[in-house]
Amino acid sequence: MSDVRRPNFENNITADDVAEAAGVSRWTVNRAFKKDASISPKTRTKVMEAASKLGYVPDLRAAALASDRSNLVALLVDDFANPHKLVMMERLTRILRKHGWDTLLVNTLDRDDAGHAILNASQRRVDAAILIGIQFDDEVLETALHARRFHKLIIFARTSRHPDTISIAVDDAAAMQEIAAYVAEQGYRRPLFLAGPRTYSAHLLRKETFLGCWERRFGTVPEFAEVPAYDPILAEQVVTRILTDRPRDEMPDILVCENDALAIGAIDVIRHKLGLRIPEDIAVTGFDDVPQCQSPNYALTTYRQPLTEMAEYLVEVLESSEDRDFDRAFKGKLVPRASA
Amino acid sequence: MSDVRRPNFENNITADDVAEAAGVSRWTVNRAFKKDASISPKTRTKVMEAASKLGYVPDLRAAALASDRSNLVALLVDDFANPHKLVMMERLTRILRKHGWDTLLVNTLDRDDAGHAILNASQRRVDAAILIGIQFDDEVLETALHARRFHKLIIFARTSRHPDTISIAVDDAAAMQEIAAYVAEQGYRRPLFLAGPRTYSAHLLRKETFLGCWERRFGTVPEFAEVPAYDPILAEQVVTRILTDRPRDEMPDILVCENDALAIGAIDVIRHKLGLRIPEDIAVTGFDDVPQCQSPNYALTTYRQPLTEMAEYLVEVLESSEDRDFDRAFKGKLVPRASA
DNA sequence: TCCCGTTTTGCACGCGCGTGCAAAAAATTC
DNA sequence: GAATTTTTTGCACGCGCGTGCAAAACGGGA
Repeated sequence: MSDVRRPNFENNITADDVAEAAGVSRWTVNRAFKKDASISPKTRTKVMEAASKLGYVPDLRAAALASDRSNLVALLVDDFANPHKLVMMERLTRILRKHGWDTLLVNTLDRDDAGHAILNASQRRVDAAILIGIQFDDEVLETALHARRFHKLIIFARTSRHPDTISIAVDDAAAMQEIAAYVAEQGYRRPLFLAGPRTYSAHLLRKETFLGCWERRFGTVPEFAEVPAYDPILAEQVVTRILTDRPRDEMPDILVCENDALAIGAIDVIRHKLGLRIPEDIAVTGFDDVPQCQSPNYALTTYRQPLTEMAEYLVEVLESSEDRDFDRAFKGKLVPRASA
Repeated sequence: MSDVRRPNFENNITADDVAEAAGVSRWTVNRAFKKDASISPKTRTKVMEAASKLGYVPDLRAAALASDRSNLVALLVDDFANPHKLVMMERLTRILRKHGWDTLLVNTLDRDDAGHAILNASQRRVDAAILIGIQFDDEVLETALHARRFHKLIIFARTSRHPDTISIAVDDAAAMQEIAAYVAEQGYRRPLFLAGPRTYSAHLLRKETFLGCWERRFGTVPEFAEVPAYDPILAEQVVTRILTDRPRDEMPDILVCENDALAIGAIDVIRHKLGLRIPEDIAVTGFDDVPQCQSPNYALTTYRQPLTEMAEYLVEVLESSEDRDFDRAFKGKLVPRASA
C-alpha cells in the first residue's frame, strides 16, 4: 500500500517530490532555493516551476537542524507599557525580515516565568537573543547568560558593560549633554530629573550625565526622582506625589525625563492634576521621540535614536562570524518642540 | 580520532550524552523531559540530574521536525501605530507562553513584503497563524490561505466570516449597541462616527451597527468619516479636515470612534487645534480601553474586550484537534469615563 | 573530434528527536 | 514461588535538509 508512507500531517510535499517531478536529484532542488548556489539557470527555473506547481516550500526547521543556523532571533521584552517598544518592535522585525531573519517574541514581563521563557527560546536554538530596553534586565541577563545557549546576546538601545554582551545603543552621555546644554540655553534653572528604574548590568547613563553636566555648569546638583518602570501611569503617580502642594517658588521650571514614557505621564499630571501650563509654568523634555510626541497635545522636545541605522548594524553583527568587540554607540538627534 | 564527531557548533550536548551519563537509553532521557510520559520517578530524577549537570536542554527544532508539531504560532501584525497592539501582544505572548506556546512576530506592515513574511512563517511550519487587527487583511488573508500551510488561521479581536478562518473576537454588534444606547441616554443628539479602514474579509461591525441603531432610534443616519489606518496621527488629520471652520450649529456633539487609537487623535485635535472642551463642546468615545484611556488627559469612555479570556480560548482552539467551528464572540464591558 | 578546464549535479552521512511496538523489569495475585 | 498483569525501558525507522566531495556534463580551442 502506497498510502502507508504518509505519517505526517496532510501529505507534505518535500524536496524529493519536487525532484521527481523535475527529473533532478533532491539536492538540486534545494540548491535551486538557495541564493548563489552553483546551479544552472535552466535547471533552476525547471525546478522552481515544478516546486510552485506542487506548492513546495523548503522546511526551515530541517534546514536549521542540519546546518545549526536558524536565522531566528529571540526578542526579549518586558516593558510593554512603554510606547517606544512598539516602535522598536516594528523597526526591528521589519529590518530583520528584510535580511532573512525571523523574530521570536519573548515576553519576560512575568519575572517568575522569565527564566522559562528564555529557556524555551534557547530550546529553539535561536542564533541570538536581543534584549530591548529590559526593565528587570539584571536577572534576565544572568539567566540568559547562564543558559549559555545564545551564540550572541545583544542589548539593544541600552548600554551594557557586561563583557559577554553586545551593546548597540545611542550614545547616552553625548545625548544627555546635548539636552542639558539645550535646557540651560533656554534659560531653565531649576530642573528636576525624572529617572526610570535602576538596573545594574545594563544602563541608561542619562541621569548621571545630566546631573553631572548641570553641576559642572552651575555648581548645584539638580533634584531627581525615580519611577519604578517606564510606564506613564507610574510616572503620573510619582510626579503627583512629589509636586502636589509644593510651594510655587520651590517648583522646578523643567522636568527632564529619562524617556518619553515618563515625560508623557508627567505632562498629563502637570496639566490636568496640577493645573499648570506647559511650557510656561513647567517645561518637559523626553527621550526616544515616540509617535505621540508629535501630537499637539504633547509637542514634546525629545531626542531621536537612529533606530533604522542601529537595526541595520544589528543585522551586520548577527551575520558576522568574527569574534571582535561589537559594542557600538550611535549619535542621535535632538528634536525641539513646544514643550521646552 | 574521536574529535571528528563534532561537526556542530561548540560541542552540543545531546540526549545521547545524557543517556550515557545516566546509564539509560536516549529514549528514556527524552521521556524524562516529557510531561506524563511513562517513566518511573526514580529514573526521571536520575536523568534530570545528569541533564542539569551537563547542561542539556531538549532541542525543539528536532522535536518539531520529528513530530510535525512545533508549538509555535505566527503573530501577524501590520498596525504598529495602534497602541492597543502593544497590549494585545503582551497578553497573547504571556498566555501562550504559559501554555507552552512560542510566538513568531511577523511584521506585515510592508505590503510588498507581507507575502514573503507569511511565506517565511510557513516555512517554519508554525502550527497556526494569528492575525491581530490587521489593517490590510484582505490581501494578507488571501496570501496566507493560499499558502495552505497553516493548520489554523485565526483572526483575533476582529470578526471574519471567511469559512477557512477562525474568528475570536468581541461581539462588536452587541458592544456598539451598548455604546449607542449610552450615547443616546447621555443626551447626545448629533453624533459623528469616526471609522477606521474598510476591509472586506474581516470586519469590525461597529460602524454599521452604530448607524443602524441610531437610525432605528431617531430616524436619522448620523454623519461619519473614515480614517485610512488606526493611527492617531491620521485621525488628527481627518478630524481636522472635517471639523475646522465648521459653523458652531453644525458641529457634532459627540465623536463615536471605532477604537481608542482614533479617539485619542480626535481628542488631541478637538482640544488643541479646534480649541474646544471635552466633553462640554464635543464628547468622545473609543473602543479597546488602552492604558492611555486612564490618563486624566483623555479619561476616555470606551469599551474593554476580555482579552485574557479571549487568549485563553485561543489556546484551547490551538490545542484542540477537533474540526468544528471555533468562531466565538465574547462580551466586553463599557467603561464610562469623563470624555462622554 | 579530442582534450582539458570549468561548471553543474549526485550522493553518503549526519543533525536530534518522536512514534509505535516489543522486550524487560517490576508489581500483583493466588 | 510461579503465573499473570502492569509498568518501564529499548529500539528501528523516519522527519527534511546541509555539507563536502566526487562524478558527470559542458564548453572552447586545436
